[in-house]
Amino acid sequence: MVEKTGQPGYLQIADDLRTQIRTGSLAPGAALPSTAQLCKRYDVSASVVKAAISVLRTEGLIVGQQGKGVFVREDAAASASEEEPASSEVMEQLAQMRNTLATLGERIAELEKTVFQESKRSR
Amino acid sequence: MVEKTGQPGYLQIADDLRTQIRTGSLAPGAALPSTAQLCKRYDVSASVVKAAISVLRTEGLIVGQQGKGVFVREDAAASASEEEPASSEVMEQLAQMRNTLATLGERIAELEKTVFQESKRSR
DNA sequence: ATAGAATACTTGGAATTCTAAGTTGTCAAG
DNA sequence: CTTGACAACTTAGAATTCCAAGTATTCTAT
Repeated sequence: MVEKTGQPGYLQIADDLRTQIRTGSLAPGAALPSTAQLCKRYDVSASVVKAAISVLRTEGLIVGQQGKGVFVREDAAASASEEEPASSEVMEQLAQMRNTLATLGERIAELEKTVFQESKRSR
Repeated sequence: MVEKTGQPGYLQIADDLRTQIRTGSLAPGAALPSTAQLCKRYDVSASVVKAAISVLRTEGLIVGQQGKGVFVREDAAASASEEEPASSEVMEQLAQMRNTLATLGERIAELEKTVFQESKRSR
């Protein structure tokens, strides 16, 4: 049931379910209880349950499938705190670093060619 | 208005408002149009607008104040894409770059060995 | 046994209504 | 001018209802 803590019911349910997902009680790929079951369990209307589900969906923890159910996303554990696309600035700097590394590789290749040829000659 | 793109109305509105927040059309601290105004603008019921607002609230972009309005959070621009732990893609690229650096280091070591041995001999 | 129809269940979206609580503006009285 | 009452507006939460679309199970006919 939803307690009178000043916290709205839908957020309490969302928090509850999020905790279960994070602790593994609701494993990745597992189905959440149906809306009807959650309504009974928490003694609230469907609109409250749906609002809670919507929060978790927006957080990326769950995904629903019409007619089938709502499931914990496979990457939900990571998604709880990770899994944001890297910002474009980070990606840009990574690209630059990869370019620098490639250039270094080429310069070293040139050195190798030169040095190891000289090694042969000097023998 | 909400278009018939297969995308639910509430998500279209949320996307629309999020874009405005990101592009600065809705500056941090600025008030969003009221629910009534958004209903008129998008020609939808209040429940659709509220659902859109709820999504943006869950994303941390906005905050509502009873009786007053819904406002863009001051840190909304940052919240949109920054301050998140690095994504798995970033971590993967970093790992690859570490490997590349190790390889380059080994090749340089071989070069140094060769070059400095020849230096000794040539004296 | 198999296929199709019917039924039950499910999510998702949307509309309508109501209540609670707060803010803002207007107007009348002092 | 100030203050208080009231109306209008606002967000937030919640309930109820309806519809669309899909899945799973059961039942019936072949």
